[in-house]
Amino acid sequence: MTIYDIAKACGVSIATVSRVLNNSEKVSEKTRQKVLAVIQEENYSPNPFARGLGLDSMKMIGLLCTDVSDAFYAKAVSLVEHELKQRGLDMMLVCTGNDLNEKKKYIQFLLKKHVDAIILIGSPFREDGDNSHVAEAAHEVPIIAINSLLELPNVYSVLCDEASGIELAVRRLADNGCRNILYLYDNLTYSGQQKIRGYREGLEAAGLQKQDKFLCQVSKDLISAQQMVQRLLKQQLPFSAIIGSEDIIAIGAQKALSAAGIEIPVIGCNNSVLAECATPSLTSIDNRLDILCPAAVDVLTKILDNGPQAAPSQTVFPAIIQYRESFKE
Amino acid sequence: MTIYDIAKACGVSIATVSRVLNNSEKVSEKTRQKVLAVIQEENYSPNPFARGLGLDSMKMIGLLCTDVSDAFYAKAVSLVEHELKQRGLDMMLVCTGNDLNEKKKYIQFLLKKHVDAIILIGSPFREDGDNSHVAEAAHEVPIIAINSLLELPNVYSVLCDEASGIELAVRRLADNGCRNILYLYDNLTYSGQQKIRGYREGLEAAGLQKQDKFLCQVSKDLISAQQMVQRLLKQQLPFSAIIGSEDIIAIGAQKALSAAGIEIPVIGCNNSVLAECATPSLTSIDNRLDILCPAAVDVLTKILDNGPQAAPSQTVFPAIIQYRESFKE
DNA sequence: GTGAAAGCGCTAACAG
DNA sequence: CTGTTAGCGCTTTCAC
Repeated sequence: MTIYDIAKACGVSIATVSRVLNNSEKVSEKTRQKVLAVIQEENYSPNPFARGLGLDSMKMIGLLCTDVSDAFYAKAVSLVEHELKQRGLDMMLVCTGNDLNEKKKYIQFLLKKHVDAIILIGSPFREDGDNSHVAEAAHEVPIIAINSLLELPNVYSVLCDEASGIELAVRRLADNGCRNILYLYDNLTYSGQQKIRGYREGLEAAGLQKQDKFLCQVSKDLISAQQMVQRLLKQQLPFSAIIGSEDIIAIGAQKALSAAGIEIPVIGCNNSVLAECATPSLTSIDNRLDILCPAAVDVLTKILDNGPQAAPSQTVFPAIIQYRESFKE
Repeated sequence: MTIYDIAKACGVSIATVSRVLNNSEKVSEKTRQKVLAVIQEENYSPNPFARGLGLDSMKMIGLLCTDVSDAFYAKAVSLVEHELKQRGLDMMLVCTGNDLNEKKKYIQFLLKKHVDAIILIGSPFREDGDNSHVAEAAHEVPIIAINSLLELPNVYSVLCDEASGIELAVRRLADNGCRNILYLYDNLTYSGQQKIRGYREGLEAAGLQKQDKFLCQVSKDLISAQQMVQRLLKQQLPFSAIIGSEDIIAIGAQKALSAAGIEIPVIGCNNSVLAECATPSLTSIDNRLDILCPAAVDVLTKILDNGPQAAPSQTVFPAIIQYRESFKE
């Protein structure tokens, strides 16, 4: 079933069929109805490859994500997918893992697929690193970065002010008398670095001293965080609260604390389903994926429809703290 | 940069370039090298739409998933994506939610995109329901169902014997003296029904009586499960162990129990990251996504490469129990 | 082993 | 308002 068949069945030319397919104004209502009827009847739908070839676009968005099996990214993918579909855009998902070279490779990969745009979920780079791969890609298609900041032509960042979120958390803890706040982080991506900045600014704002020994790197899993806290406990490091750069890290910390019979405030990041599952349920900094993702797709469609000037290159939302049992306001 | 440019630069015809692009044997080693060199040099890659139009295939697999933001589905998507990419296949993800009509709609949607095959993650139907939408779709492309059983031509099921998994769990609990085992389930999809069957068979095998009051439906979230258990506790229902059809449900149950100061065995399903996060960490029935997903993609590629007879229509793996603190062997 | 040429199904410029 | 026609870039017979 091709456009020719439809044209023949209607007694019109393929151009006319194409016009009604593309909602062109220049078709008489009468013929439009007729064509529409036949299309319906035959359950015809145009060949996407042929259309793609002609337009050099299949209305396909590339989604580059570090790891969908992670609750945070999964939520983002879910939200983006939903939003994209609302607007008639398809998406192709690629998961890169943490390796920077893989990320570069997959950006190239998406470009070869002639996607209409690329959405980056999470930081595909280090703040101080080489972003030329993104810059080059942006030469071909618009790039939307969700939750990272990239000041490059044709790339649009939609992010949450996580630094302020952490800063706020630190101040709240300080308000509650915590003077030594342990910060457990797992990476130094853009987001990771912002969080550390927020931590430091929070300490400063609260008039607390900054000591590097309260800043520890762990890998992003429960066991690592748990073991780290056990070790620090054994070393008698005198911390009176813990913030984790990810919920899973905070939960690992909780486990170590509760095993040691210690009850101090713990705060996580991402406000994922894990936070609810923890015992005590985990207070967590919410980086507003529910707002970021729709906003990102919004930016995307504006650019696709109205050109590069149609959307702001940065859109920043404030973080909020979701209070639960592990630290009450 | 098109195939014409490459052909010109090499002093050969586009047919020859096409041949080396497609690894045809019928090219002299000499010309092949030359063409390859130019392709490399120019960083040329063929237009996927043009290729798609000619071959009526873009080597794209449709992935139909209920909800990627759910840890279980997210893990499956992640595993499938990885496996697909290994084999040079792309994927288009659609999330349908639980509504059956949406699922039907999205299967049609994928078909219109001319995907080469469709992978179903989770049950897109009720066991007793109407599967004609799947049957029809299977007329167009092969369909692989991960963790559901669909006996239809051109659909291939790759699943875990969850019934046996639950049955085993019930028997183990019975061995430990639990005589009234509460089973909390959330749905009656294929997988959901199998689990209930396993529960019943387990009771039978252990010589325990089956009572409907120990079989309760809740919705798939922590709060619902928690409230249900609270209610049952208040009603003094005399259960001495709980199995949840999903980890999150089991965790909700745990919360209710620990609030009531009760310590009885709890077992979840899916062995997701949530199980590790729970306190006590949750013993969970693992439905082997790590094996199912690669196996499913394996089936898929066999069929794509060698025709419908090249793979078994059913592939079943046994479930295992991952023991943790909430119930020890 | 290589080239010429006919599609694949659609869009859009152009002519009427 | 409608039809004709020239691509879009690649694959694949069919000759040579």
